[in-house]
Amino acid sequence: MCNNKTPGWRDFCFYNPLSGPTKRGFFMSMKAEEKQEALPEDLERMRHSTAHLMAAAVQALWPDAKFGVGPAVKNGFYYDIDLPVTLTPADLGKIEQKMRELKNKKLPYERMEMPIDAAIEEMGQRNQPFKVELLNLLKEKGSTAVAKETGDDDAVGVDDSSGASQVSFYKTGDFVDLCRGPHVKNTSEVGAFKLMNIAGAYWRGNEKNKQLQRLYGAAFRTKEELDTYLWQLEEAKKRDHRKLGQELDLFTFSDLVGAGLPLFTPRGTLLRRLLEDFLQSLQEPAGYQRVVIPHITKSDLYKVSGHWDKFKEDLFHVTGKSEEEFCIKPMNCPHHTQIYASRKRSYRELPMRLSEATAVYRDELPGTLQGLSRVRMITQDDAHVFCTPEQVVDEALKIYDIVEKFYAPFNMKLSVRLSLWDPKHPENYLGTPEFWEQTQEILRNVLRTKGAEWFEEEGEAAFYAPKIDFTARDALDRAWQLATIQLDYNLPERFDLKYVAPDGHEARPVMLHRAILGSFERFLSVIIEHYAGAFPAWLAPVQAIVIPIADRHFDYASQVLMQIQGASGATLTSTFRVELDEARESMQKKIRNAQLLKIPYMLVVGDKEAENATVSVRLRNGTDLGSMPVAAFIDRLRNEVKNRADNNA
RNA sequence: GCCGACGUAGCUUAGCUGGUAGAGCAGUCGAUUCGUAAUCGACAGGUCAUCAGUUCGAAUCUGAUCGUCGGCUCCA
Repeated sequence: MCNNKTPGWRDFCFYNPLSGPTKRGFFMSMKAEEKQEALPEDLERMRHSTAHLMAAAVQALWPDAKFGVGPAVKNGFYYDIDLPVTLTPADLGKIEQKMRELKNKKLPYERMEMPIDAAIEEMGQRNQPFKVELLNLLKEKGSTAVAKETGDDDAVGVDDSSGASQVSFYKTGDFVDLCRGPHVKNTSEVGAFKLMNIAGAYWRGNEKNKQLQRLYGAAFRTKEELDTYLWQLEEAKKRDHRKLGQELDLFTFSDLVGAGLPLFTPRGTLLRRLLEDFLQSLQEPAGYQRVVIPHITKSDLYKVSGHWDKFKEDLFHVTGKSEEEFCIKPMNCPHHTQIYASRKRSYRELPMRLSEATAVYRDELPGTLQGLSRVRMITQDDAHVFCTPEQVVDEALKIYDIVEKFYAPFNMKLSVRLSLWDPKHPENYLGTPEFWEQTQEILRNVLRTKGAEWFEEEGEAAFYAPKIDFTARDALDRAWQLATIQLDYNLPERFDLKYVAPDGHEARPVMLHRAILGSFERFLSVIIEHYAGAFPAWLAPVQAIVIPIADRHFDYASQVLMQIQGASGATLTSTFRVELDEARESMQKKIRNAQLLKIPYMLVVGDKEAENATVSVRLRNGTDLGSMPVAAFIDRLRNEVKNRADNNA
């Protein structure tokens, strides 16, 4: 459920034509994204050995099995296997049982080496076509890595740069596998494991190839670690925003409207407005001006921007009465350039900061849609800054400030990545090496000035310029890439944007693309799970509910309600969201209902409270704060909202 | 899009190898007036996702469509 399998939210504005051969939806992003952290060597070895153990078990149960690859991965391992039967979850139990049986035999992992031609012969005889393919690759290239021009020196068994002559095998019981190793000594050293699920996976990740059955397993050194991991999975499941979204009545989907097209209920909409309001309160003082653009455009716009040829299949197309070709916007930047281009601009107008919270639509593959994380409608908190080259650093710093201020109340740790180009593959990028060095240095300068701690990663840049990406860690320590600051020298060129410089000559502005919360849909999915639906008061759709104990308390209860509502401020943020539970139910039942809706404050009122003009305050975690004057409660709530306090778990 | 699992009332779900749908919660009505997570009873709610087909007969079998879920970049 939480995994690290999805690449980052690259090119939040642009399409990246270089998203790679497995591009599944051009807005590939929308899941927890975590760089694969290097595994400790011994853990990796143990997991890999567990993969072999599973393969041995599968071979024992289905002697016809043809094996692909079986590496150690985060949290465990997998093995891709071609089987004559389609496995069911019940089979996992059988395989697991067999694995335990083999494990208890303390079978050794025996290494042996042989010349590559003999190995090809051997694997051919064993009817292992995938292994033969790998061996042939090893023989020719000395590596099995998928990337064609891999500079992968790690590929073992390389005698010289062109190919391998000697390869190693590991034997466990009756199972013999081409493998560079290393492995544990024998199967008893394999730790705690559990087979998790079965998935389809293409041989060598290429959809033109045969699809194999991938068996995923979790594996850890100890049973305790495995249990912790399983607990985390459970916890993540409980927090699943799809489930909470329904339970808390935040959003819904309709078969009639279609997959990936969320409908936001009043409560969910309120949440979005509160987030937007907060963001607006940060960016307006920073000089951002709001704009509005149509949701459709002539395709000409994308023909000029350069997106049309590559991405027209991923757009929704619209036909009208005329011959003209329209489509629904999948991004906003080209539209925004046209506001800039509407008249001659002077350097005195710059920086011009155009912002908009607006929806874009992308025709994602149906199989990739998922809750609010992966949708066909994405509401971006988009903004484009048009500025002179000299202003870039300042503007980026301003954006950086907004990011920091925005994330502070959420208590999510941010990490900062400078996304660089890949100098080994200049053909994948626009611009000269000098351009890249300069622009990367500009962003480094931003980070240095900010005193930021950051890491750099090659190959993560947009194809047109480097960027700064922010990753936030949630309460379950999952990482999500949300905010981004991207340089862009390309689009101003494409649209021939200009400004008149102080010397009277025309010059080219630079564009910065930025997102603070990424998209409202995705950000909501993240904070729903981060808070497990128990939003802090400043975000809670209902902040407090008044619960009269008996009918005779209804009058006093509505007085309390009006008193609190009357204390509201004039803005959306300072308006108190309080309800009165008038149902003719027991007080206990009302408390339970409020509890299930994760309402931060329950204000119980009965005879005592009516007499003393107080409310009895219960928190959703069960804490009873006792009675306090209504005014005292209002102060408490007001402060909490004002400070965007993140307490009252 | 591809592989697999799945779709029964608003929600959670029972329904064995085909004989014509059962419950809890939510809802409505009535009784209860309650001190910190479910008061009691009655009623209502389903062309079993949709559309075709097989059959005397389909929630159950087959096919298509729509939708949901797990995966589809981890490289011996």
